[in-house]
Amino acid sequence: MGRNKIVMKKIEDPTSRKQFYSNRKDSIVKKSNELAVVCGTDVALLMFSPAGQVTTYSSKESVEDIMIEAMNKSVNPRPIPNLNEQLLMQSLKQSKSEGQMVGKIAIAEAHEKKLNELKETIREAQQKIRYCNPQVENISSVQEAEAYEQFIRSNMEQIQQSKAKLLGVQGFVHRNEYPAVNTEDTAAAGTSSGWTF
Amino acid sequence: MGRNKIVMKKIEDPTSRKQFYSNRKDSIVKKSNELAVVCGTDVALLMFSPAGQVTTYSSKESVEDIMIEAMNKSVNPRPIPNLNEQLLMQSLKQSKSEGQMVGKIAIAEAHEKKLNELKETIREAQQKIRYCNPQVENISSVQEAEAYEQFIRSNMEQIQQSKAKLLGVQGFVHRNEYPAVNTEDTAAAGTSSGWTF
DNA sequence: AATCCTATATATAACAA
DNA sequence: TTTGTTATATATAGGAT
Repeated sequence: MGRNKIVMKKIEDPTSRKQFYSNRKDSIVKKSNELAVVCGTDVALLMFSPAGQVTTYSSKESVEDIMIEAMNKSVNPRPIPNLNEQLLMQSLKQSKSEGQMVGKIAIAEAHEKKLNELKETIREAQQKIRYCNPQVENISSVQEAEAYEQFIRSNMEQIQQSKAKLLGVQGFVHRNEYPAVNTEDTAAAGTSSGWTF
Repeated sequence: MGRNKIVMKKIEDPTSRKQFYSNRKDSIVKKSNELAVVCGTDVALLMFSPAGQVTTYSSKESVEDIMIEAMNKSVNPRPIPNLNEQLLMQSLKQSKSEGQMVGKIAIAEAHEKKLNELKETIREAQQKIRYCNPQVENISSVQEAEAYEQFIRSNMEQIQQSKAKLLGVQGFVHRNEYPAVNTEDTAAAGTSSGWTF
């Protein structure tokens, strides 16, 4: 939408990229909320800004809770399905309508071409995923499992630490400052617009 | 978009609701992907259909990993911000432009009216949140920490299971079947559209 | 249920102030 | 930087098939 079509490629100019993110972020949150309200279902959304700031949306419970809910639903081989079949579908549909404008022969050609492009894209994506993220179902050696185990363990430690820290704080609710918490939230303060109704 | 405006209220007719979900789901996934690609950032999305089926999208890693990333970023008072300030902003903007079409006096009136409506909506939403989700700021962090801890623990179990399985299998690499694994993945097959490239 | 069509509603890219 | 405007691109609701 807008004067020009969007190109599915990373914007290199940092300013434009930031601008783009700002706009799209809001509208995705808006649409997610519409979906949740109108369908009466749960939706959770997590986005990082180009600067690394996190924005989240969740229909009612916390993002974590919705995720746990999802985890419980899929107690199967692959924890949570990931691949973008939806996008494929979408792209195929699009290629279809574009093709119709050109003629029957063009359709076939366009389809084949796009399909091949898609195949390649998917292939690359899958490789990338495998490389960056050793999924549980793909683990083939004990070493890998142990590496991942260790990773999770460190995560667990972090969580427990922050939990402990929080629990420690609970007894001193009246304090204005937390005892020894990293108060590096000044940077994050920009997210909330400070609404005071 | 479409012949009529959307009303921000749950659709009661199950068929329409399902239809609505289908359409919107795809486009939200599409937009999320656009954001991730064009900005080169991570996005994770989790949605439940009216029937309870989970749909997820994640830019590269798994949804879980993106969440972990987000958790690490916000090791602060409130783990992950939740409230929909974005939506407020959005709605306010909208009310503003609509008002301009009517004239200066109308603007003021429209603004005030919408603002009041919004205030009310927010008030209700906040109550709802408090009621459904009694996580007062201080306590909430601990609860979330625990929820997350649980989540990680289940991950850990999965890893350890697969590790154990691997240890058991390594001596019998030539077997085609694992000793006694639950092969209950037939149920999950419905989620993926079964693409076979 | 899926697909196509069409009128509208929305979203937004490029500018402008 | 933010906000407003405008021209276009997209997304869809409701029908038709």
